[in-house]
Amino acid sequence: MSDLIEQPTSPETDATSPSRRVDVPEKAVLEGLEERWSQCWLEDETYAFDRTRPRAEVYSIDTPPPTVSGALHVGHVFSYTHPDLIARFQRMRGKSVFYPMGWDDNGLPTERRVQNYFGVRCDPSMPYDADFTPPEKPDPKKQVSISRPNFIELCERLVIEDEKVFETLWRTLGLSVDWNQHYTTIGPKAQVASQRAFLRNFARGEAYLQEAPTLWDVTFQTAVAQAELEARDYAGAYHRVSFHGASGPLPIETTRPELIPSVVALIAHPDDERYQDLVGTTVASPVFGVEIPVVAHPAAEIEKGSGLVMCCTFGDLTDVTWWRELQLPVRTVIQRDGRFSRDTPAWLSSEAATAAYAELAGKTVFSAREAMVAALRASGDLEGEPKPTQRMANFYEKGDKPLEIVSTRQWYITNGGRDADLRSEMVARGAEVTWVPTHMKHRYDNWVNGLNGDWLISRQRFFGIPFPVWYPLDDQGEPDYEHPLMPREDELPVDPSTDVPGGYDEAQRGKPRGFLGDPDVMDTWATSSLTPQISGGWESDEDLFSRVFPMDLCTHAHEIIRTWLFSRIVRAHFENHVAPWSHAMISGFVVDPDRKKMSKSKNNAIVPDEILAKFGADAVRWRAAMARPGLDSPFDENQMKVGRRLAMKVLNASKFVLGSVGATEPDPAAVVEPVDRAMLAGLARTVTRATSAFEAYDYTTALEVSEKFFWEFCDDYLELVKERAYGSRDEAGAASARAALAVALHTQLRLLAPFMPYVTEEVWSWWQDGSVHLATWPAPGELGDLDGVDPAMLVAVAAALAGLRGVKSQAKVSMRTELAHAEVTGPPATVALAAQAESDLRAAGRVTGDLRFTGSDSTGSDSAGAGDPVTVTAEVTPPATP
RNA sequence: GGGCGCAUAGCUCAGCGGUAGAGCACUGGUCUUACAAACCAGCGGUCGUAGGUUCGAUCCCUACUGCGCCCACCA
Repeated sequence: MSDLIEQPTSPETDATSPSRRVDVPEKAVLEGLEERWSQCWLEDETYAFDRTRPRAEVYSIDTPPPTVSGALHVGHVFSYTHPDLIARFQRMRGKSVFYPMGWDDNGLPTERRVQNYFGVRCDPSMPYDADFTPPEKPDPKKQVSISRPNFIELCERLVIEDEKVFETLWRTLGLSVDWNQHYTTIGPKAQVASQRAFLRNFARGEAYLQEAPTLWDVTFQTAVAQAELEARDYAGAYHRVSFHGASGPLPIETTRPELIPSVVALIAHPDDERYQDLVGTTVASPVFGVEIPVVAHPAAEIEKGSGLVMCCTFGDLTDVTWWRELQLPVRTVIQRDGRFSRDTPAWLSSEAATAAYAELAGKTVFSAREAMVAALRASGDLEGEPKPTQRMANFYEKGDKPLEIVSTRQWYITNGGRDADLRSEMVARGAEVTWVPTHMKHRYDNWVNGLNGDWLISRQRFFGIPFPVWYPLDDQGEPDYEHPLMPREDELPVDPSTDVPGGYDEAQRGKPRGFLGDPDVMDTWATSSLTPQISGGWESDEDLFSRVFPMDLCTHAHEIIRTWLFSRIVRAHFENHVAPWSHAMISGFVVDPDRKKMSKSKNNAIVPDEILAKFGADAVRWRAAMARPGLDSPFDENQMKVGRRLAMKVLNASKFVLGSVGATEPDPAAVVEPVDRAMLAGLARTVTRATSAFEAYDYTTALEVSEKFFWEFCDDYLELVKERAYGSRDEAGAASARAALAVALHTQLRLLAPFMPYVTEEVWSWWQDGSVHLATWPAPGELGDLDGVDPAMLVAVAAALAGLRGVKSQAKVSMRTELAHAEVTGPPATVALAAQAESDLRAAGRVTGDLRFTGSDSTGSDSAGAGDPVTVTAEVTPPATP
């Protein structure tokens, strides 16, 4: 790195020699910058983390590992740009930045993509086929069944391809990631960390296995967690159905008549006078004639329906509450595939019940409902016609059928959902984090306080990290779930489907008195909840871990506060007794022009490659930086153009300063002209503002103040001193202008570097050594001793210049037109400031005759605009007649 | 129903207890040798509504209206 960067005023600097190496191109263009510089940064390891630095000099970042099997849209591009802005600022401030990138290649999204891409489906009962090749033309309707190992091979093959595409995109966008620190959620590091953390959770009693009613997706045939729910509108109908009491029909209302065979109780509110006599008796269910107890519970709503409600196992979460609190039996009819059991349930033993159930057996929920309604009609137990209604139903966020509730055995991690003390601890951990913007903490608190159960982490899927667990089999070959077998930590990672627990051999797999491997995998959030530990070398590289953890920053969009952010706090709380980062910076969404969230299904998603190709990475990043944390931002191509224009301006202004003017020595000591010093004073103020904005994670303000200064620098200052810098006046004046231009450019390139890494690096390379991204962030003190220098002077001069231009603009003549005389009037103080730059004003305004400066205390009530600090009148020299 | 946020120029957004700002768009002009995908100039707002606090409110407080998001809501 050049000495100049750190010590611009150093006496060693050869400021007297104008013959510094400067290589300004003839024509400056944006095209090709991404390719050239991203390659250069890669080869030079510009963004490599220096792991020899102590924790205090490290800045570490946790960003979400993107789902590589999914499609990225411009919202992701914005959201991933935000941490990069901070990373670049911190790096220039001298921090060693730990900025890894992970790929989330684990789990259901990859399985789905593999199924569609190769036209296959996983059948765990099939044996491995070493010679399997996927069909040449995948037919989504005729997926080929393959074994689980074959399926996983295809998953692993495809994610490698997907990850290349993602990495290319991130490189093009200019993310200053250290690619040596990369990880994947299915990779070995993640497997060991996930299994190790799980074993420790289990050992401490934070992870447990339990058979319980769980939310179940019938399409994917897996349990899902509360955090993955999405409530959606779902069309249904109220059916008024009569049960039969001793004294006559008892109507209830239900939207799920097909569940009548699984009714375990009718519930009424204890205060509901209509039903007080019934409580404690039994009634007969319609069609099936099963005797059902009537029970009182306060969760029954008197006003709703008939006030009497049927409780099934399980129709909804309220049923689960009643079932648990009233200790009701389980009568399951819906199976894991979403169809009604083919066998007639034991409690439907009468001949009539058996016959009735035969009409439902094997059917989907939808068909069973039709059959049940027909049966109710026939028996006369349906009162009136079903009344259509729109209700909310819980869906798995990736699914398209409503969730059912089935009783299954699953692994859980405690998260406070069933323990008020733990819940308070989680809220307290959240309070350790500085939230940007602060109101996002409400989302976190809201979610934690609304938890209704522990965190279900097991999934009945294939491409995921297996649980490192086996179960001993008893004499009958039945698993003993109470005494799971666990590996030692030094044996990790293990795959219980191929590895054998200690003290057993492979021949005992599945045999009485042998063992059984846990068939489930961990949900991907159970792995990504450990990203700070995985990337930071937890338990595998303690030296690294001590330098990067807890991390300084996590960033992501607000929709995953309840999943990713919360789950990382849960894991770090248990394992590290600390919040995993000190700051959480939450992005808003990019929405379409109608303020609708972008999504592939709505067909309004903008593909990032297209806008990057069209406008360039710097322009896209500029637009991303204009979106403040937490605020949604509508996508508008016109705004990309503005970013591109700024990037072009940086190239052209730099070309002018370094090339045309030949100002290359950033020596503040050589800046002596008042207007030059006023410009630097304004720049010093800008540096101060940008720095404090960045320190507060307000990258948008940092950009705004820097950009505003830059445009004024170009439009006013540059125009003003152009002639003097060329040497039109005298050598002293020229030297001052050139030094000021060089200092200003040297400073502004660094201010803009986090936002526009490509153009700034390009210009930096014309005249400086090393990367601008490793240069020192500017400090006001670098700009020389500017005590008492008032930036307002340049403002006054610029106003006078604008006045001179205005005269010409109103006269509709060229800006080159000479002015025979001109007069600047206004408040005496302002006019006096402007007068200090008389010769620059004369040159820039092409005033050939008198240029007068007249202070006036009058309010200037005539044509002057109310806000104008000065008014300029002038006479345009008539063009010489040819 | 609970929580959070937003409401300022046609659009996107700053601002802030003291006579309203930027960019885009629009209008008019200029080939000015860094930049015509540029430059110059200009038009444009009773700061959502109603109260309150204050010498003074776009800004602080209260209520309301509208929009958005998160959560809850399956009889």
